[in-house]
Amino acid sequence: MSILPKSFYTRSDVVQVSKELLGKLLVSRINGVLTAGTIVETEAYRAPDDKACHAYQNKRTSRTEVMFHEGGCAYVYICYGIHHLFNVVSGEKDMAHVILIRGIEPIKGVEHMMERRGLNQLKPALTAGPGSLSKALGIKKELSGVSLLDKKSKIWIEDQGLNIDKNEIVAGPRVGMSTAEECSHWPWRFRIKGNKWSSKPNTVKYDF
DNA sequence: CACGGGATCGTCT
DNA sequence: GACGATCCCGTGT
Repeated sequence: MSILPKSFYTRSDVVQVSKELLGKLLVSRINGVLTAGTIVETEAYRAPDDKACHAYQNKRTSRTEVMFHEGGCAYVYICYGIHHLFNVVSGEKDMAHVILIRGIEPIKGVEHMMERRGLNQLKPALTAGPGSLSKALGIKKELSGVSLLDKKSKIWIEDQGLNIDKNEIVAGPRVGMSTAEECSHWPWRFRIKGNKWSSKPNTVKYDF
């Protein structure tokens, strides 16, 4: 169990980093409570050319500034006023490349996750979807910008020696793109094939 | 199973 | 002042 080094994150190809995050262990220690899960679904976002990225055209605001940090920290923002969505910042400084974590397979502290989610039964809904898994791990917007490179941090990612083969990865279009632009069809959503903790593939929608 | 609406608020115009 | 990288629950089939 070794923590992922900065060099894992600072590579220029965010799509490649997204694929390699599959099978890694996402760990949180919030107020002494340790919870962790294997990453089974990711989505890449890449400024400046990706219209779906908050930092499209390298737009810097107080919210997006974290995305321009050097790879290896968290980007957390609130969606629909309720959900805290956890992203991994990648790329060199000033490259706004991020990876949204969309699904994990619960590994440690399952009881704590269930309590945070208000579930009394273990089921895929516990950690399926970016809002749900963030809640299960206790990740909130206040953690935006924190380092992932140190186990003294509240969040980090470990290599657990699990190698996901290329043909075990399913690529598809990203979700939630309301504006039907070309980039909404970029196959930048990655899942581990057949993993029950990963959501179902979404249908490609064409805008005619 | 598919669809639809409500919750709820930070962020940007 | 509008809206969103979501989720949950209700309704209908």
